[in-house]
Amino acid sequence: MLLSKSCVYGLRASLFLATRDNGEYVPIRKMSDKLEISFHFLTKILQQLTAEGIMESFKGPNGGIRLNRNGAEVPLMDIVLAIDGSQLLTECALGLPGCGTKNPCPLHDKWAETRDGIREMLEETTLTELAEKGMEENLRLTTDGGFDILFNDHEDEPK
Amino acid sequence: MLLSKSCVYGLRASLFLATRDNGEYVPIRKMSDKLEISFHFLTKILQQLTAEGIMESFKGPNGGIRLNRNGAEVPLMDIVLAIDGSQLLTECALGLPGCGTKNPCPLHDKWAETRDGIREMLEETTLTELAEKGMEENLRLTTDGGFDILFNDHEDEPK
DNA sequence: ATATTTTAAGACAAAAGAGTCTCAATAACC
DNA sequence: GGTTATTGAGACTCTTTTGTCTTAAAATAT
Repeated sequence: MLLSKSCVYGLRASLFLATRDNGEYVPIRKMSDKLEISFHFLTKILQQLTAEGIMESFKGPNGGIRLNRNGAEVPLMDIVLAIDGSQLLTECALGLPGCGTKNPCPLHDKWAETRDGIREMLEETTLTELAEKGMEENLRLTTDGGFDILFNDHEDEPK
Repeated sequence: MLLSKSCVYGLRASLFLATRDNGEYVPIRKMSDKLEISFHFLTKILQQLTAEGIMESFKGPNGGIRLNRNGAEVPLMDIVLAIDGSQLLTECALGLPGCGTKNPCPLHDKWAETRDGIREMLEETTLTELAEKGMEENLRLTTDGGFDILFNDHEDEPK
């Protein structure tokens, strides 16, 4: 598995927030409902992201989470590093400690090249880019539906 | 983590066998000693690889494990598929089931491209290729040493 | 002040991955 | 046959990841 489940959930939630990036806080409960992720688990993940300064949180009524980006683009890499750390991009493919150009394993060169492909993708892809693409083409962020289902806010208030 | 620890150990052991590919069986105990991998754990991993027909085993004195390749090159992909399965190369980066060209997530296209880089590397790199490179340049397959330490067979027989 | 809505923090449980141990089966050698 | 060297198979333990639950803290509204 390339990314941990926590990281994948973190990415999905980040994309969700990027589609609603209007300064309002989104409650975690709403995100966990829409994205079908355990509320408490998502809470812990988002705590990591707010600790890293990628998001901002606010307690109480009308509170929740929002992106904290001051207009700057957020590359996927930021989320991955905050949750999974740099392991994926630094570690030897054969698990040998201290493997590098100086003292490489037989796979080092090829893996370094492949890894650069991953790094590039994560660095050059941004949340807004994907969020816009997702909204334009009505792609999905959940098991079932398109981006549109993320927006009908009142389905869960039957009264 | 890209590959599981089992898979990484499997790759290291496969490379070790590729350096000694003269038809003789290598005891697992020797491999686990040289590669600094738990004997029983390595045994289980090698059992998977022999079950897949990638290796052959033989019990009793002078028994052990050897590559079963009939002269054919073994791409790293074979080992990875046998141990970790195809997950890495088929799964959605955002963990959405059934994500594909028909019903993609916003990241699908970019991830598919990146993933092809990984696939290509694993398919085009072979055990013999890496084993030869390792022997020529005395690279390492262990924490400490170069390929050369894999060959002095008598250090562990002090009498 | 009290009740309500929300995040924060941490204990706890379940599942998966990693690693250990024991015993059985097979083959060789004496 | 009996002993030894080896793989095979399965139970078992330990650790990490994933997921749940409970309580506290903060902010708002009445």
